[in-house]
Amino acid sequence: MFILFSALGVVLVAQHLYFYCHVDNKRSSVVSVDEEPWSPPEILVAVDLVILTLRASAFHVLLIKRGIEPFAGCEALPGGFLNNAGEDILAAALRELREEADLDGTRLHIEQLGAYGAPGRDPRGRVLSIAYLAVAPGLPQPVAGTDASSAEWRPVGHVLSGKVNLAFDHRQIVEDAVERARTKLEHTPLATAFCGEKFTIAELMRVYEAVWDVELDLRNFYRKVQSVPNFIEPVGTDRRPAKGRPARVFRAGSAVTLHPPLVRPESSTGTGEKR
Amino acid sequence: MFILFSALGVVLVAQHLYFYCHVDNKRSSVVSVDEEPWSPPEILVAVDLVILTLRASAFHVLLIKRGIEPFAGCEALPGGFLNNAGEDILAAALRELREEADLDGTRLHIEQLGAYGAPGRDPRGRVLSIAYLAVAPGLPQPVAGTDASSAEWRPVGHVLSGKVNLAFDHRQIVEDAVERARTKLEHTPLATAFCGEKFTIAELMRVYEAVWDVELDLRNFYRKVQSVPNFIEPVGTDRRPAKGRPARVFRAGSAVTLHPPLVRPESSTGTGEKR
DNA sequence: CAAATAGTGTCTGTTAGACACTATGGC
DNA sequence: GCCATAGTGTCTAACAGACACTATTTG
Repeated sequence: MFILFSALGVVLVAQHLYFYCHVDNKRSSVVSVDEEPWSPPEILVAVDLVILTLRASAFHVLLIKRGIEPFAGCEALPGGFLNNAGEDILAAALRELREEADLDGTRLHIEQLGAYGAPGRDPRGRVLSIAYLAVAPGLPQPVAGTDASSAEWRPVGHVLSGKVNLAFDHRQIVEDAVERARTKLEHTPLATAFCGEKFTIAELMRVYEAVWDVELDLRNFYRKVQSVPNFIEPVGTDRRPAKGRPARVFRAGSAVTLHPPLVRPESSTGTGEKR
Repeated sequence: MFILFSALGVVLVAQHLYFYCHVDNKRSSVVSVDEEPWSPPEILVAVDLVILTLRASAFHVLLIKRGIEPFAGCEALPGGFLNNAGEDILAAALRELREEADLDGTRLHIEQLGAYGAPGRDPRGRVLSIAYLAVAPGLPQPVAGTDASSAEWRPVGHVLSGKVNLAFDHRQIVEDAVERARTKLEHTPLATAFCGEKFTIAELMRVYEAVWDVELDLRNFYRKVQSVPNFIEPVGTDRRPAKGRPARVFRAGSAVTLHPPLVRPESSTGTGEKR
């Protein structure tokens, strides 16, 4: 009697929790959803890229003007669907990076930002988009694009101000990417990815200033940045086209995290309340 | 057992081969993919959950014993496929959280960790998995599981030591989740999610000690934690079952980021050198 | 009272930030 | 020489970490 009631209880609970197949599943007492003889939906998968860079010491993101519906006329992140069912998502991101921005992803910082999959985010149907964050050193041309591209660098501040019409949920994605970059600047050497292979400390500081949107004291930055083990290392000698005294040149060191971190000034995050 | 290990090895090898085959692709389209008259592949989408908690002041993760192939006998993260093409991925994560751990996601911290989509990560076919990180306060029972569940809390240190056989790429996912949690402890109030609604400062410190795997000085922790604006706020009065002097009770404050951050001691992150 | 946990005070060495000052280039 | 940028020295207030000491409970 007791056992009967128990079993009944289990079934009822299971049904309530959508384990409809539980009763049929006699194979084992171990249940997980993968085992159910029910066929899950197949969904379109895309990748989107948030490519960040510094141009003239200002923080920019690459956007593309859409020519067709949906969101024709809006700007959007570069991206596209997976090529085939066997293509790795990172590989797809690297492919798009080359196709739409003519950038070589193997020489860039690129990391996954996250998956955006709200139903209805794409009016054409269910599309799950994996967003990637790429950081490129400042480049001379607008975009050495492959196509007669409508790709353009846009100031991040302007894009986030809401004055730019972004397609899909791309504004949210850009926001998340910028916040990720701002945070990673604090305790990873991500800032070096905005510079070329070699850079001066002043250039590095301009990255922090642009991304965090703050002003820093170069003289204190000097010591701070050089006191973090393996953050940057001096590379040979000076010699730089400059107007003043030539600066020492550095390259990224071996550190993957910064100890101690470079903490960004309070103003930037804007979280705290009273004080 | 031997057979199991062999099969696993084959799968892993196959995974690598598959990956390399698809890294270099030959498509070189000019226009954005959305505009092409070509039909992108549809892919299975799953969610996986890394549920972290403290049990007896030790850091634990919830794992499930798999009863069937692939990876029968291995432990795995709770998770499952999307229910239908219209289900939001976060909703699916919350549903799995309830189904497999009987936890109410609306009262928990839950955030997306990322997408895991290497071709071959699931031997049954192409499956893209969106991993979520959930943090639960310590719970009395092993798991108030819904089914006659094989879900069990495992010490994180033991799981990451490599002695536990995890299915698919779940070991990587757990590693990423733990690193995410460790980092977020530094500059978000995530630690409070490991505690109940109300907690003492000593309890909060035990979260930091367990997750970071360090020892802290409670007396210094006191001042440190109370000096961060809006991190925690005193809630009414004392009264706690205790052996010594009753502690003051706090709850999470309004801060979403900690200024200044609680920087974890160097030892925890590793050397700071590249691997 | 002792044991146990909670919480404060205080000292010391290090650090962040401000900024005076020196260095090295082009003109 | 002047201007511009690079880089160092130094002072001060704040802070982290160590730890002696006080406080409040139970038994």
